[in-house]
Amino acid sequence: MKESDNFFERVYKIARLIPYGKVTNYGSIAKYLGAAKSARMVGWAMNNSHNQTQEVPAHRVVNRKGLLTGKHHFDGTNLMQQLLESEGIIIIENQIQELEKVFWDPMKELP
DNA sequence: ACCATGACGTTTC
DNA sequence: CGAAACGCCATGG
Repeated sequence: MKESDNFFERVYKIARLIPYGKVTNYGSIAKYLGAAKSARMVGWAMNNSHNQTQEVPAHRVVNRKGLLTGKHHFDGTNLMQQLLESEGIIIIENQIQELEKVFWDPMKELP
């Protein structure tokens, strides 16, 4: 749509780079993109991710607390949780357990 | 052009 | 230690 999509594209790119069974938070992605204070925009990008032809594993992106805040934006109610649990991630009350264990930091893992 | 909202995060009381 | 307020950036009305 616009050149600004480049920013969103980065987010989608990172989101797709998230390994199986791992999750990350918006802040880390935003920081990796150089917009550490734009964590909200990352969420916005995810919202727009539906516009992308390629599917984005937005279910692997949660907030810093490991809370599935965006699950409400998914198709169903527990779809996001279902997907994550399917990858071996334990979630209780929309809260990811062993977050440190499944957490994936792009700045740390990616060059 | 201004006000309000949002899949967040950090700082302050 | 817990809750509340503020800050940031972009999009919508």
